Amino acid sequence: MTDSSNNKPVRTRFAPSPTGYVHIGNARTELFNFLFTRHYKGVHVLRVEDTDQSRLVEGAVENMLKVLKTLGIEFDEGAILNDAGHIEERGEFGPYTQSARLDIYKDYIQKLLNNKSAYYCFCTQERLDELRKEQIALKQPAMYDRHCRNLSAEEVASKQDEFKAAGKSPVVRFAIPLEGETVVTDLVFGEMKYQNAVLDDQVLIKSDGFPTYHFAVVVDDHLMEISHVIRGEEWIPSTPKHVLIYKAFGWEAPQFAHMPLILNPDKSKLSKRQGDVAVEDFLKKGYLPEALINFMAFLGWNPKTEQEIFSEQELIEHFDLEKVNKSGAVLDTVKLDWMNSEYIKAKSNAELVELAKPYWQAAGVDTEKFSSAYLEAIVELEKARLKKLADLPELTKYFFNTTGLQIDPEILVWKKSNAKDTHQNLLLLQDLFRITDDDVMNSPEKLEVIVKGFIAEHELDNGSVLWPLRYALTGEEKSPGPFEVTATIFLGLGREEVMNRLQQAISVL
RNA sequence: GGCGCUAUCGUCUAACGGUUAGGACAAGCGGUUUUCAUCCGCUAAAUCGGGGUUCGAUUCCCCGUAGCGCUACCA
Repeated sequence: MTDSSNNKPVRTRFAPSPTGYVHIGNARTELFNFLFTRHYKGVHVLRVEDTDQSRLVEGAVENMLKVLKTLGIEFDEGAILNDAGHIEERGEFGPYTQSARLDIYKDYIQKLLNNKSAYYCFCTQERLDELRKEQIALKQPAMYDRHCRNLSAEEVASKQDEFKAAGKSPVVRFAIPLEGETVVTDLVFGEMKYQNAVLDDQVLIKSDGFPTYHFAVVVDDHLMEISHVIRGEEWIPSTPKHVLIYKAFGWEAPQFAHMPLILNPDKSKLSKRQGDVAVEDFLKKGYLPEALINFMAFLGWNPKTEQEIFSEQELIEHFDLEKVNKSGAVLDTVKLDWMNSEYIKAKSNAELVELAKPYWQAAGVDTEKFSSAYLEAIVELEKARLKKLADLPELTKYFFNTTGLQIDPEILVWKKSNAKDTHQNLLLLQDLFRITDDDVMNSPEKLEVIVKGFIAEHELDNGSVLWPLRYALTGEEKSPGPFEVTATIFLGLGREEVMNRLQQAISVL
């Protein structure tokens, strides 16, 4: 299928450099990329940009792809994950890893060299550093002074020999047109004009023989027939250079769409130090993939309706580059919490138990010891106040610990009651629970009828009975209701445990 | 320093050039409730400043201001 703005079939790519984790900003850009592609039933390609050999991280690509996969983002072509969880190349435009495409770049740089769009540069790092220092001191724009741009053929040849003898290689720079302007048309930012005179003669091939991003991205996007380049806003300033490279080759450039930045609360570009930035971190804390996707989609994009909860399918249906806005968006984890809690509430108890198990186990709970009916009942009670899965063990610890409940007599006594009455009420409760039928003990509703009847019969206050009951069973000032808690503990730990907890409370008074 | 981008409640964001500037999160208040939470109701909260264009600018143009991004043989 084609996008209305262009007649080529939609082919997009995600082009990570394997340097570590999945930054949430990249994930959001990639999400938009993915939604756009699926919306237009295009092909989504994964290309590995490992041209910076000094920053490679082992296993980074696998890790990134796994994280994206758990978010529901998958690829059709390129270096993709196979069923065994390993990288495997698929597609006819390979290789899809840039370090395996060195010969290709060599061929293409020669074309640029031949038509004088590129030139060898023999300047040393020292000269470049010095130059920059001077320019900054003189408050001049810091850019290459094109020292090697007009070297004669003889000069180039002799320098070449010199370098070869020393076992070095010169870099190749792009010869930016000295005059005129370059217009970049962006699907979200519109038209941007640049005077060619302010553009730097970018290095295309580094001295280690690897291409720079700027060169590889143009060659590969062209060769892989990418129709839309969807990337982060930080690439805007280098886009005119890319456009000029396409022009130097005589190629038609793809459509560009830059996505607004994701910001820290202080509006700077999202970074570590100010909180989590890796998708893995959010996943680890128990944010649901569906919630994460939904939340990220709304950072910089809006369907222009009042609906806020969107499934991935709905996002695909509604997503449109035209609805992406230009200004950066602050990542508000408070709203993420809210959205996550909405998704948690929508889960069935059985699903939630499965999701919760790893968190309970990490907290030392042997989940195999408890019935699934019990675990589901627990989850049902905590659903309403759960923001993220990682909070669950702390919230539910009294359902698993049969010892170690700390009962503070000060707290045990309801504020409008006294120790003596509380002691009395707990004893009465014990008597009541000793003889209450199992099916009543198992049901919060039936239990409520019985206990309330008992309160009325003894002419007591609700609070003077219910507060100590709940506190005695949980050891917590804040928790779900007393009938629910009692019935649940009865279900999982038995009448004996209920009686013990009441006894323990009685004993501190 | 140069180049570029952006600008609506605290935050995410709506609003064919004409609306009492809407929604959501957060906040506050109230109801339900023994507690917390859920749920329900209500309240407060914004068009960066200045010029144009126009009968009429949040919206279009210009200037300013602020913020951010880029300015590597990193991506």
